[in-house]
Amino acid sequence: MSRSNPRVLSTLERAGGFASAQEIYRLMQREGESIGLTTVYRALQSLVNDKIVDVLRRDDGEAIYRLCGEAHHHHLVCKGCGDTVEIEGGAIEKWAKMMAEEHGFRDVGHTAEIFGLCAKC
Amino acid sequence: MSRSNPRVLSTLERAGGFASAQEIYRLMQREGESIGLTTVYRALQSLVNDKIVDVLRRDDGEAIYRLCGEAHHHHLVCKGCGDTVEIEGGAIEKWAKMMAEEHGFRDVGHTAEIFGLCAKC
DNA sequence: AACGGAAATGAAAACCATTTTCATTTGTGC
DNA sequence: GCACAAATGAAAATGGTTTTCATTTCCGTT
Ligand SMILES: [Mn+2]
Ligand SMILES: [Mn+2]
Ligand SMILES: [Zn+2]
Ligand SMILES: [Zn+2]
Repeated sequence: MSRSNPRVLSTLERAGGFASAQEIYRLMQREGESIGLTTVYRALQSLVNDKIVDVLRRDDGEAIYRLCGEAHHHHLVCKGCGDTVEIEGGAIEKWAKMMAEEHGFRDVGHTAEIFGLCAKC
Repeated sequence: MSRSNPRVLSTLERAGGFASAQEIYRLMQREGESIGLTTVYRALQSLVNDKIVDVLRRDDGEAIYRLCGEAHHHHLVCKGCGDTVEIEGGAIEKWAKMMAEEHGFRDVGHTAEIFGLCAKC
């Protein structure tokens, strides 16, 4: 199940920030790399599975991918330009743990993202 | 520009909570209402425009709509059986507001979900 | 009531990201 | 080299959403 194609990962690194599968594919083509769109999708899925990249959705529904730092973190994303800030989520961690406990849930994880307009937009 | 079809709005109300355009369309059909899918989409777009309805995206990319009036809340979802608990998110609201302020973002919304195993699973 | 232009409607086609299929290629252990 | 599994990618399918465009419904004016 390890389809994390290193060329796709390297391209995503080089892109810096978020990029969609289509964008990564076009980038690789423009740079003369031979790869199929299907493989790009599969590599990204695998990277998400392995928690090496984060995936979220643009407003238009297209999935965008980004390398995830080591530490657990959350995102503040600009709806205008796509700029992203990694933010600390201590409050969320506590909230999630408390809510889970309160309702008898165990083995919990969480997702939390903030969307808005950055100062430039 | 006022295409907020009242029958679509009423169906969304009746659905309670989130519903996709397709779901609303199917619901109306099942109840014998004559309407086109295109009209459902246009009505929802218009309602979002008028800020009567919120729109967000499911993980699979499908857009889901919800009346703005309903109280804002979050979900605690069981990965085993799918059971969902609606939970209060005051801590999240504060966190989101604080993070946005800190980074000069405005007009912010957020998503937050907790996933785990419920007591039964 | 009759006319006329504007808005609304919806069926069908277009669009487009993503997934699936499947034949082919590549890699790996023996 | 051989056999078998995994990876690849072109092409087709999928499915939500948007566009097109012909038709119908509204509405204000005569
Ligand atoms: Mn995180
Ligand atoms: Mn909230
Ligand atoms: Zn911005
Ligand atoms: Zn459960």
